[in-house]
Amino acid sequence: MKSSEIQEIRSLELFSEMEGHNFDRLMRGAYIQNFPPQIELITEGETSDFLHIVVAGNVELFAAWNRRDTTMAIVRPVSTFILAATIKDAPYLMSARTLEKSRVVLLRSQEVRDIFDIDNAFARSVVNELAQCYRAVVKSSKDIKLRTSIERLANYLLRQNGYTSGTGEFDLKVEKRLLASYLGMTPENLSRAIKSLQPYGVKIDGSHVSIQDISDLETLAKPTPSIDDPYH
Amino acid sequence: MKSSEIQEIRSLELFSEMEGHNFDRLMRGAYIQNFPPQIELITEGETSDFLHIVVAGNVELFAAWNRRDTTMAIVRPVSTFILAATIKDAPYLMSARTLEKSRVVLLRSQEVRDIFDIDNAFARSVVNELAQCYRAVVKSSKDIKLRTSIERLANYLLRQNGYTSGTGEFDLKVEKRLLASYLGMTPENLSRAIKSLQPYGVKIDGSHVSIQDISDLETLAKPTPSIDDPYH
DNA sequence: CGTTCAATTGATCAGCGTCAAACTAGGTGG
DNA sequence: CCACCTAGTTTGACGCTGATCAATTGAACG
Repeated sequence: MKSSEIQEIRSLELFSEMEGHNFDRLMRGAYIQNFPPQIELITEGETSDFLHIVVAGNVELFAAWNRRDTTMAIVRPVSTFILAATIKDAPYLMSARTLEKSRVVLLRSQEVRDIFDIDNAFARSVVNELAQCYRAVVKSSKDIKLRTSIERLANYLLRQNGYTSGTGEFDLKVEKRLLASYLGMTPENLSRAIKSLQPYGVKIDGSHVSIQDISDLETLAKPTPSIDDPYH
Repeated sequence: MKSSEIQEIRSLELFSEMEGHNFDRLMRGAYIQNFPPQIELITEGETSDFLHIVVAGNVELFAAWNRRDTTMAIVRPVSTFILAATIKDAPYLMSARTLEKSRVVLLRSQEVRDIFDIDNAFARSVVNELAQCYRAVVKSSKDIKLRTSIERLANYLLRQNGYTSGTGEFDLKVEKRLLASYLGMTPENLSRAIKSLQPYGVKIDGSHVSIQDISDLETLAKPTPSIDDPYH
């Protein structure tokens, strides 16, 4: 593993507060692997032997039931996933697959739990991270239960705009069919939803988004911190 | 507070492992209050001054946006709610109101955080509880994204049956309109969904449910641990 | 330059929400 | 004890949202 990568991991909130020797111990036992796109890293229902950290590329978390499936989240560098399953030593609730060529660090779940038991700062960080994850899922759940698909799209665009330039010009970082699934609709419907945002000054050409008048779109989207602000 | 209630709280996973004097300290600073039905205990967006524990009655967690609202969860004795907001010292993501006459213990959030910092066993319990909550919301999210309303109802009935007698005979513990909102549909639609389960041997009379043939309903519902098993 | 897969478009349909009205049950007061 | 009120529930009619199916266009890549 490159030392720059180790530094990146260390700088994650989850690992930045723990004792140095515990962090070193975690890293010594770590595996790192490069995966091509479309590789299933973990599978729903299996036991969680490793805590995963995406350091390059990106990973889709998805869930399946009865021949249907849906995108639950998209994980970008540098962040961990399936922390809850690792901590509880419980089966994965979601599957994960690489979307692009990706570089993933694997930490033995058992070792994460061991260090969690002896390093209080790490335990506190885990709690914070978990609380963060919990709140993210609650927001996502509210998004789905309270909004129509067009409203979800509008708010998604506004959020992405906030994360990036803030100028109303940015690129979608995922395929539209994936975005559709994430937003809880079909690709066909996403196409139509995009069209129906045209009167609000939204233009999407390929993966490039331009929002003419942010406040105009906001009157439709009605974003609220308790759904749309990740730091709220 | 009755000592039997203190014992009940102490026996919660969240509090059972912590040091005795820390638990006592938490309890000394605790408030306990009886509320009539339909009282809003906490409001979305406000800061979380107290960790709540329902010791009698029950409490609805709900969220609102743009004149719509939806039931997120129903909390029964004895359990805590809004732990994540307390830990992160962040605004509530959900509101809470009593459904029945209820008895609620309030622990100062600041004190919970203080003790969390000094009591490792408590910290571990908090992590476990949070991981549990996280996984519960993920399951609920999968339920909503992957299933139709009839499938959600069928699986809900099977879960309730499992929690109670297991014989196929039990009572709904909430009003149907509330259940409808929890399951992500309208009361009218729940009525129709119930009817459409008749061919599968489900009869609901008032609040009494009888399932003639569990396995028959299961062929429709297709329950899976990774959505329907709370301990999975 | 053809292959492949995503994205779009149109037509159709099912699921579910909305609205309005009728029906119930539990509680209150005469 | 009964009439009445209120609120939840059910039913029917209707319409909208969004899914499905099929066909076409578009773009990336060997």
